[in-house]
Parts: sequence; structure tokens; C-alpha cells
Amino acid sequence: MSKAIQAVRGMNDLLPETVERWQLVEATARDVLHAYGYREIRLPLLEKSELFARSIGSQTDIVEKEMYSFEDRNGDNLTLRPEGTAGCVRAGIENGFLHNQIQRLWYAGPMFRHERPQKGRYRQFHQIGVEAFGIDTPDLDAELILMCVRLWKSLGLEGLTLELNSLGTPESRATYRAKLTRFLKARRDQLDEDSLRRLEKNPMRILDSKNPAMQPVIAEAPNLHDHLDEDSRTHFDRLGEYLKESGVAYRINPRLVRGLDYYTRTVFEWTTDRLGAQSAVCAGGRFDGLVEQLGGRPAPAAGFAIGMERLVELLARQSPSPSSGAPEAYLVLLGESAGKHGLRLAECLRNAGLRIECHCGGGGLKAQLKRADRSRARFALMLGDEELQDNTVTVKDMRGKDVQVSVHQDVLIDFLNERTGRRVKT
RNA sequence: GUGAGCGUAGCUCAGUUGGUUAGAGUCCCGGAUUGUGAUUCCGGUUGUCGUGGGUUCGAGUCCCAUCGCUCACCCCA
Repeated sequence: MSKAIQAVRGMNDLLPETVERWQLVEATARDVLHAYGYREIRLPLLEKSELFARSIGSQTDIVEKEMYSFEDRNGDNLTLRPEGTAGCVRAGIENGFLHNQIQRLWYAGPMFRHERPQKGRYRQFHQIGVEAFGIDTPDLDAELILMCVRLWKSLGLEGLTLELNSLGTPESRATYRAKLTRFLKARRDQLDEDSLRRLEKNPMRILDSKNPAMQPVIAEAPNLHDHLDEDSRTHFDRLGEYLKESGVAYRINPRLVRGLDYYTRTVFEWTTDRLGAQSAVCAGGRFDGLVEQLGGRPAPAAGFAIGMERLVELLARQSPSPSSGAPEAYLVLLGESAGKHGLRLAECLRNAGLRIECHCGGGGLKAQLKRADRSRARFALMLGDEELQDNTVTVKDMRGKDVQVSVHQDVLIDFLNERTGRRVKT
């Protein structure tokens, strides 16, 4: 045996058992999003590297050290997308559908970040992203959150907490940031190593520190909310009213800081305490300046992204795995002539919409029934010399009590439809 | 990028103070009167003990390096 090749670190295979749960989440999400008038958009995995530097921010960790960037054969600097918003905005500007218009869009797919893998964090991970353009009022912010609530409910998800904050406008944020930096610099000696590093690059992150020793300093630090501009404050208050009106519980977290530079005003995060350190399952906010920043006519926008791996993991630990996709019946074929007849019979059943797994490779009845069992099929259909003589099939219920009946091939479809409850027989 | 823990059969793991040909369960294959699965019983296949070096008469076990995995920090969905 030659040496086996391993998958790239942090890039996982999703095996069939897992995929079934993913498909359930994807289908549910699609239905919910469509219920709000959001339309799917499909975007490239590769973009010019500059797009991310200009949107996410050149000083952010994502752009500075986590992107999969390379030069292609033309010498263009390209990057595997680390998130979806930038590409979506780029596509909107390029295709002209943001120009003075309202758009509600969603997409799903893999994102790539070169981080150290740990629970809930992988180098290839998947997001469902939602973006709405052209609306600057907080009713949109509320709609996005209500959409999340509906999705959690549809999936039967429990234990998620909504955290809310407002970052204000770029101007009010800059003022606050300067004030915070002055405050922290005066207390340099009380800051830990991480915070000293963040002091220059992203001082607001210090407020989010997990280090207990930092808490006294953080408690005294100036509050972002006291520095919000008038419009941002009204916007935030109105969002709160909408949510109360809709019965959505939330917690205001003035320390909630998003890591991407383009966020303005509303930011939110759905978190759980059941997934270890990577607790954010869904997060988003407003990015009113991004369209203009990327070269489009100014247009307000807001959106969020769901971390699929985290959501699926959360779902997995609270409900047993769904068993969709199992065939309705497994066709057991005994002998040469049954083999020939069997392929035709299987096609016939599939024409009627049934999922049929047909035995291949010969073998005795015992071995074939064993496979029938493992296929998760409800029924085993046995076809041998005896059945061929009188045009019947022996139908064995693999899941119920040991019931076995002989059914004429002419009425087999009706029989199976009725027994599997696929359709009510007329 | 930093730290900690762990690498023994396809999978889950055991393996005494270093001491013969390295074990269990599971999975897979076959059998228990010819065409009846899942349950039970019997039999069988499966290992460069992650990799490379060192210590030793002798290393799965001790030491060093390296690779990989996991979790946490950081970061974020």
C-alpha cells in the first residue's frame, strides 16, 4: 500500500449521515427565506484579493493573516472568499441591481479562513448569508431578526440568546474609539498582553476580553452607548420597540463588537452556551457605507450569516438524526432469470416515484436480506423462481413485525404506496 | 501565531515497575439441513503500536525531534 493522502487541515468531509441533517437545515432555511421574499443568488468562491481588503478592512485578522490568497496564471491576486457579504455587494454593483433599488438576497456555501481549527471553527466552513439593500429604517433590522426567530422555531432549536448593540456611525465610532484609547492608555499597566496588542489595532475588542483580571478596567471604561449620535440612538431604540412588539427577547450588550470594519449601527449575534468556545451561531448587522465604499452609489444595507457547522452541531445534540432518503424498498433477486426481470421491475417502481435499491452482485438470500436491512429500507421485495412463475413478489416488512405477504406484480405499486403512506389510494 | 492533552486493528479502546509470537469489543465475511435480515451461538480476516532518532541485553511502554488530531487562547459564523 502506498501512503494515503490526507485531507487538508481544517477541511472536513461531510459523510452521508451528516449530510442528511445539513439538507434538512438547508431546506428549512430556504423555505423561511422565501417566506420573506428573499431570493437566492450564487456567487464565485474566488474574488480579487483587493475586494476583501477594501470591505472587511486591511487591518483585520481575517485579511492580515487568515486569507487563502494566491496569484493565478495571469498574475492576478485572488482569494478564496473568507465571507460572503463583500462578493454579494460587488455583484450587486457590477450587475446594477443595487442602483436605487430594494433587494432582498440570500446565498449559501463554503467560506475559507486559515485559522487554527477547533470545535466549531474550521478552515473550510459554510454559511447561509442574507443581505438586504436599499432600506435604512430599523424595520428591516427587525425583519432580519424575525427571520432568524422563525428559522430557529422551524428547526426546533432551543437555547439561543439574542445579543444586540449599536456601533453608531463611522464618525461617532471614531470619536468613541479615540476616547476609549485615551482611557486605556492611561491604564496601560493594568492591561494584559492581548489587550496591549489590541490597543493600537482594535481597542474596542478589549471590552470583549475573557480575562477576569481585565474586568475591573473594562467596567470603568467609557460606554459606547453614551457616545452614539442622535440618529443611531433613535434607530436603535426603534428596533428595540419593534422587537418588543413582536415578542422577541434580547439582551443589549454594549461590548458586542463585530470584527469586520464595514459594520455600522445595528449589530447582533445569536449565541449558545452549548458549543464550547465558538458560541456564535449567527451574526450580522448594518453596513450602510459598504456599497459606496466598494464603488457603488450609496445604498444602505443590512444582513447576517449563519454558521452551518455550528447550527448543525447544535441541532445534532438536541434531536436524533433524521433518516430521510432511505429507500422505500430493497429488491432481493434470487437466480439468473430473476436478475434480468428485476432490473425492469425496479425501473417500473421508480417510474411510480418509489425509491428502490436493487441488489447487485448476486449472493444468497441471507446475505441479500442483510443488505436490505442495512439499506434502511422499509420493505424487502423478494423475486425468485417461485415468484416468477405466478408473477408475484414476496414483500417482507423489515421494520414492523415479521409480516410477509405475496403480492401480484400488477398491484405492487398500489400496495407499496399504501403501506408507505406516500399517497392515499383512491 | 501561543498553550495543553492525545496518537495501539476500518471504528471504540485495554496493554501491569520496560520482558516471549500485541489483546478485547465492534465492524466485515462464512456457518448453525437447501429461500428469510435485525437478536443468539460457532468460526475467520484485519496492525511498519503516527514517523524518525536515542537510552537499554530488550521499547507499544522511558527520552528527544517531527508530523497529525483534539480542546482552549486569539479570532469569528
